[in-house]
Amino acid sequence: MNQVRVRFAPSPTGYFHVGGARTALFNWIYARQHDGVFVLRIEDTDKERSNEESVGYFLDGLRWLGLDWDEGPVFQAGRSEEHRAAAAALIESGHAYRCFLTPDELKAMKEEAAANKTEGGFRSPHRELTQEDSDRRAADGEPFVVRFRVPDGETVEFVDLVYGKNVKRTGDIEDFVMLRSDGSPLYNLSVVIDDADMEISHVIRGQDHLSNTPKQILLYRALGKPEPVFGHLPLILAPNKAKLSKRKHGEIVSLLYYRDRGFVPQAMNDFLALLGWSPGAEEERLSLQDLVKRFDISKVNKSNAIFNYRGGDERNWTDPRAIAINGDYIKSMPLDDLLPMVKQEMERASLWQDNFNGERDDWYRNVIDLLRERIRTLDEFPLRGRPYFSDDFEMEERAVKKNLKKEGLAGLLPQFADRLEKLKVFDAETVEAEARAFADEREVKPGLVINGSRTALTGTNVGPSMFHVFEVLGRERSVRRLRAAEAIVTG
RNA sequence: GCCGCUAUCGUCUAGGGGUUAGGACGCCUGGUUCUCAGCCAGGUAACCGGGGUUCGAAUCCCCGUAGCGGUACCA
Repeated sequence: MNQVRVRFAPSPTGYFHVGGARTALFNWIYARQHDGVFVLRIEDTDKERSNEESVGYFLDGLRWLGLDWDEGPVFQAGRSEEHRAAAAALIESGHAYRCFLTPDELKAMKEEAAANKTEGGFRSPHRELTQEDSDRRAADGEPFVVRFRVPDGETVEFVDLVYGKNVKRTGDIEDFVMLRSDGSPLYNLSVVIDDADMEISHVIRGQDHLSNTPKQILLYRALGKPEPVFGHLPLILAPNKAKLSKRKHGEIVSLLYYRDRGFVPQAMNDFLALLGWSPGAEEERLSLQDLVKRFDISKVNKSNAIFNYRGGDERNWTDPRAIAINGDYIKSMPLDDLLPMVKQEMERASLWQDNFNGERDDWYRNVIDLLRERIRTLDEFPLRGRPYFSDDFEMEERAVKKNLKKEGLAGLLPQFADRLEKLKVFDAETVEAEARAFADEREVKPGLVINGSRTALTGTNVGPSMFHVFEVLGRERSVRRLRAAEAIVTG
């Protein structure tokens, strides 16, 4: 049994697209499922558009997701000599030919073909040039491209891992260009040469390449190289079924944006895997290890998936399902796994203090554990957690209006503070008993005191159970904030 | 134009010749509690259209339509 070798081969012309991330993920899973090798190849043949910064995005993104590669990165541009040599060999063996058609001539021919509703793939008249003529014109310096000589009357068959059996008549395949007139190789040639040289056994890539596959198979045959197995993945589209692009759809198509917006890497992997594939009616929260166990490429859906985001919705700034999955992870993952991710966010917000890892460790873990219940992205920790970590936090207007500017609240909060100061122990249970007793005595609803306290202590009207907030904040700060709030109540 | 791929709730999907067509997300309602953006319960909503085969079609076949891809000296 030959070794499974798969590759992820992005072209570094911009950001790391979420669709690309999914392709990488499925390749990685396939490699790990088969004890294979995952190769990273950078397809930077288009020098105009490729740039180094972009390469960094891909490396960062793969590392973030935990998709480690076994070989590479191999840069394709460094291999153009091999590609040219292969083209020359194909001319030599008669599998390719020089085409001297000028762009204008070519255009005219194609227009004519379209006008006559001509069936079948394009054939250049120069396909029939004698070797001598061809050599002479080339020697004379006449510009030419190198086209593949597609055999007539044959059929190309392959069984796609996702789409199943495909049959294509060679008559419908055009004599595609392999080398530009400046001698540089084109995609269909370079992928095949590189995949063949790297002994890629399974080519798993986007469905947009499905129609290229018969051409590439023809190339493998002409080269006398073994054909790999192909698997094409459905595309991820925008809600209007258009291609997802950063220009049109913004940051949400960029993988790294999710890292920056507080995604847990595994939530991202999970979401991506579930876009076009399903483990059946079973558990849908899957670790990378689970995915390796359960994923089945033949069960991938054949139709394109829509990335369901709507602009202008702050709560659902990307596909709501992705956010929901992320929230699930934050709520349920082991606290020790979560903590390092939260630390980064805290540092970013300048809220991190070293004693959170030292004498205040227990306290800090407690707060994070308390907060995580209703948090969906990591960046919410410093945001919602601010009143716990700093005295400098915002009093939300809505909350003030709802909970502090209340009839009958005047004077209550400071008095409640006095009572809290006298408590022997200061934990959730004791504070709750005290609060209820206090409300009872003053003949007000407990909610008045409790909700007033919530806003006094945290500036908001939402959050964890209030008595746990008291406990976590501690007596001193609680009391101080209760008293400080009186100015707002009566103001 | 030509060649090809695809089609189940708003979205991701399960299923598949006879089912109340299932789940998740979203949304709505109710409950819980001191709040909700949490938790619990319920609701909402789908087999692209037309023919054919069949006792019976969402499922199989054909045609159509739509979307996507290829038809580039892009990848």
